[in-house]
Amino acid sequence: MRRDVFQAIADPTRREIIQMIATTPLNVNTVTERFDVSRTAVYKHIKILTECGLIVMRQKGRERFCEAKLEKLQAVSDWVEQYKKMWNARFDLLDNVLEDLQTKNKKHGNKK
Amino acid sequence: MRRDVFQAIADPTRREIIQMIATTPLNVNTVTERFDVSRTAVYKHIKILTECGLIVMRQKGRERFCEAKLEKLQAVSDWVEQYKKMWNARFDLLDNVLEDLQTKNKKHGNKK
DNA sequence: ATAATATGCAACCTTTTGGTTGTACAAATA
DNA sequence: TATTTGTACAACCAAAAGGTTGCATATTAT
Repeated sequence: MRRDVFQAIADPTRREIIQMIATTPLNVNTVTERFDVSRTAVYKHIKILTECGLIVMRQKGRERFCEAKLEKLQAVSDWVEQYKKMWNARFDLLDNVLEDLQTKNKKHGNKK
Repeated sequence: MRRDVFQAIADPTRREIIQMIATTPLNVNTVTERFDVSRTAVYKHIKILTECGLIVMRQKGRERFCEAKLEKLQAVSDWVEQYKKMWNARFDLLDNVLEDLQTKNKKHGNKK
């Protein structure tokens, strides 16, 4: 199934899994231990993350390690950055207006 | 209902709504026109976006305008940025390794 | 006053999501 | 060899998500 990375990171459990394996790969059981749901439930989350490329599985004996492919978050980063620019631009604009008002106030005060 | 912004942006229709009103507020019907689902369906999406603060509604006569509060995406930005740093750091590391290899190769070539 | 417009919302339906238990099997260990 | 360990996956379930139609209501236009 082709999965959407936005949908994949919508679930808090899946974001927690990403956090766990962000620096170092872990096998399925180790990931599971952190949560109070069944291994199958966690496995399903891992599967969803795999389907959108955020995780790759690597077999090692009878264990399978989950490795994070953080660069797959690029789409999310790009999406949110375009809007960050917009809301920052608005804050800057507001700053300028406030500064202007302050300057005018000073002038008015001096005239008095 | 308290809503999660990650879950709110998971749906492509909702991301499209955000895009539509990012620069200028629009009333509910105008937003609806863009989609081929019912007004009620779009309204539900708007409601979800409102519940997590990404949209505020402003009454104007019989119309209601949806205004985007883009700064509510800060949580998403912060979350993704921490990982962006990590994957960029890894790419930088890879670059260094490759550069090193190239330098060594040159030296080897010179010796030949 | 009547008709048209813009919206909110209840009631209902289908699909998806997130969870469970139980079974199967390969790899490691006693 | 027998047992334990690590994992995959089928089958099932309740709740949530995303959609619909239909009706109520307030505002605007004729």
